[in-house]
Amino acid sequence: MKLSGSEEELMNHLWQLEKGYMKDLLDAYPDPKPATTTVATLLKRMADKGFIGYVPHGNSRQYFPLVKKTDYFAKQVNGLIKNFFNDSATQFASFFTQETDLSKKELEDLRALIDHQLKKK
Amino acid sequence: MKLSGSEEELMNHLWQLEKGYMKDLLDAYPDPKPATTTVATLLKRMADKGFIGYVPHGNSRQYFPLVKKTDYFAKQVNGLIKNFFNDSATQFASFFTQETDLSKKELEDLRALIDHQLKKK
DNA sequence: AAAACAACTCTACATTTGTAGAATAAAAAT
DNA sequence: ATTTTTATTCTACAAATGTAGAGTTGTTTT
Repeated sequence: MKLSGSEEELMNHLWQLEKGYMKDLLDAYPDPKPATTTVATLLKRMADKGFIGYVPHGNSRQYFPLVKKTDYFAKQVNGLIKNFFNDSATQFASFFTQETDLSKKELEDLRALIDHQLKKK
Repeated sequence: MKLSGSEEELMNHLWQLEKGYMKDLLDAYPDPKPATTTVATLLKRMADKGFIGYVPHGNSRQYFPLVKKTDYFAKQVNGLIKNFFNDSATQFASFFTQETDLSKKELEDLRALIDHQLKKK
């Protein structure tokens, strides 16, 4: 099961807030905000899909994510990698460093990170 | 305009082949292959969306991509980065190296790549 | 030439997505 | 207590997606 585009957008707000009521989520949208019913529909669909949960609280609910952003994200990236790079993360990384134009500093930071990772191996 | 999932799959085959007739594309699918009409529909939609072109050839057409895989892909990644990392490519890269578990060799290759990039700066 | 095949267009139809009004119910404001 | 606001559910509906049959026409095979 996966989130649709607009569901993903809402999910992002929820990850940001960590938890929140309808209103908080609605507030998180930039103008022009969607109708409350639209958000409500999305929340329902997302709950059905198992991406969010909630605690009843008074007459309403406090929603929270059931999947970690990192996990969700990792899946996305893996999908991309599978789709475009024959499942090779290296090919992907290579492409990434070449096509995204990172600044000198960014590249250095990235290298430091890699070195750090390498030390663990 | 963007490609849907199944269109993307077909597009991948076309990128792989560089160009091809219906049949070639159909052949590129793993079993169970879709119906020819399904592929035909997708090709039409993709042509309408401006992602592929074709040269009439006898009673059929030789299709070819109108967008480069790298360009298309870059857009995907940028979308992801925008969505999940506040538009920061570095944050993304950092996440990537930590979460995807690359082997020692892959990491080394990647570092070499980065060094190479750095030399150009 | 007749039959079989291939590629394409048209039509179709169920599902998913984006978006929101109408109705309901409970809570807050007056 | 009556009105207003808010959250939720139900219903709705157009557009996009996944998938493919039927029909047409040109091509290849027999």
